[in-house]
Amino acid sequence: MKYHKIPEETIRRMPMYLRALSLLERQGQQTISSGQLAQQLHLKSPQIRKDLSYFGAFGTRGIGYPVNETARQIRAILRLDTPQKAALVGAGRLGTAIASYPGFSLLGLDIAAIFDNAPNKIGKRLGQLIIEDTRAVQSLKERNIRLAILATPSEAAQPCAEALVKAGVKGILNLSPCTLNVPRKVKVVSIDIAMELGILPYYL
Amino acid sequence: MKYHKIPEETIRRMPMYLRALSLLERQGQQTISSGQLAQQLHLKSPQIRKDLSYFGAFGTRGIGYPVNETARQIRAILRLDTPQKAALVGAGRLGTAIASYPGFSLLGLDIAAIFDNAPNKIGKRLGQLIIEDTRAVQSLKERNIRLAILATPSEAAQPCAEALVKAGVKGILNLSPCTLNVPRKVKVVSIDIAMELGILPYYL
DNA sequence: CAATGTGAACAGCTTCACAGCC
DNA sequence: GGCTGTGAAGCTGTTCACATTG
Repeated sequence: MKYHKIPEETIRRMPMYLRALSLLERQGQQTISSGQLAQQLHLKSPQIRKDLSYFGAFGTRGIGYPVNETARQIRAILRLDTPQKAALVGAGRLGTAIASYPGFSLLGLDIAAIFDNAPNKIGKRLGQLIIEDTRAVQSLKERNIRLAILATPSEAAQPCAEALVKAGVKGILNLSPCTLNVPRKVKVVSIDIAMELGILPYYL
Repeated sequence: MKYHKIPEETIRRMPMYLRALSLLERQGQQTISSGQLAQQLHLKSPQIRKDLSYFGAFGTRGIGYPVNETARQIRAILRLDTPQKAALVGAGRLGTAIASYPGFSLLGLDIAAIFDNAPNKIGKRLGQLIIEDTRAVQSLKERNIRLAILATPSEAAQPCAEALVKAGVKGILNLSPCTLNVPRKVKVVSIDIAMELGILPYYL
């Protein structure tokens, strides 16, 4: 395909494709067609073909897409080919749940540090990790951790976000129900579970 | 405004507006302009005006939107004016975190039942509620609960979704990393935390 | 023949610009 | 003057149709 700006929505779907392909890889499936993949993911097949074609021609006409190779390509595109380390801020109930969430490794993501500011939590173990004092987030710079998950109460979210940005964090997944003010160069993705539930009654 | 189909994206933003307005309501602020609200939410002001105008003319030119009345209207639009009950399926770490999540009440949402299939959890208390056997989801029909949050391991998600649909549930918030097959009339919103984190490295 | 890759048509959403009103 | 409400313009993303290839 000639020059094309890649739609943000396409990027948002890439991890979906990667997850599906990673699972197929495990099951040993060699190839998959856009039609089969579309059925699994509840998408339309031309969408998948177009999305993938933005990054090159991975498929074989008459056959489909090679599972391994396509997964490898997507990992490279998303920069998930070398495992990405992320810090988790907040070791409350939500943080604890996330720390034990099994879905990260399939995407090459790795929670590599946990912070909290409650004295009774600092120093305690959570899974493989020791909970650190939130004031130690500055160390993320030298530890080369550029991603963070914010799972603090909302009052703490903005100050924590600022500390993370100061520590060189470039991407934040914000799970608290508030909007964060950060420099434009920092990418923020926010999820508010209550808000997502709040749209459902409209459709009843 | 003349006839217009309401964009799905507009609906997705309404709970955001409602949350912001509910907070302003608490603080006792009487009115707010689209510009101020836009700044708070990191949106553009014409977007907010257009979104609200799909549902009628709530604002006063030269003044802005009346906080109380606009919040009331949005609650009615989203059917959040009478508190909406939701069931939570899965009382693992994620389910437990959600059960104690403070953001629901602000939107008029209420977790009214919790289910799990682990015998050592059934009968235990979680917050105000007693954990029930997953097989009892069928009772949701007579209890008039039409919304559910799925926080089970992914293997259990599809069977649980089917049980929920059979029990008359019309909207599901799916937090497990898999796609659900449900009848078209049932609205599903899926959140996969790992996938959201997975898009961030691309933007580093 | 089965499936990809893609320009072109289409649909949906956002932004603009400004008339209208307090 | 300040701010809403809204048609129209512009933009972004999706779907289609089909030429193309193994």
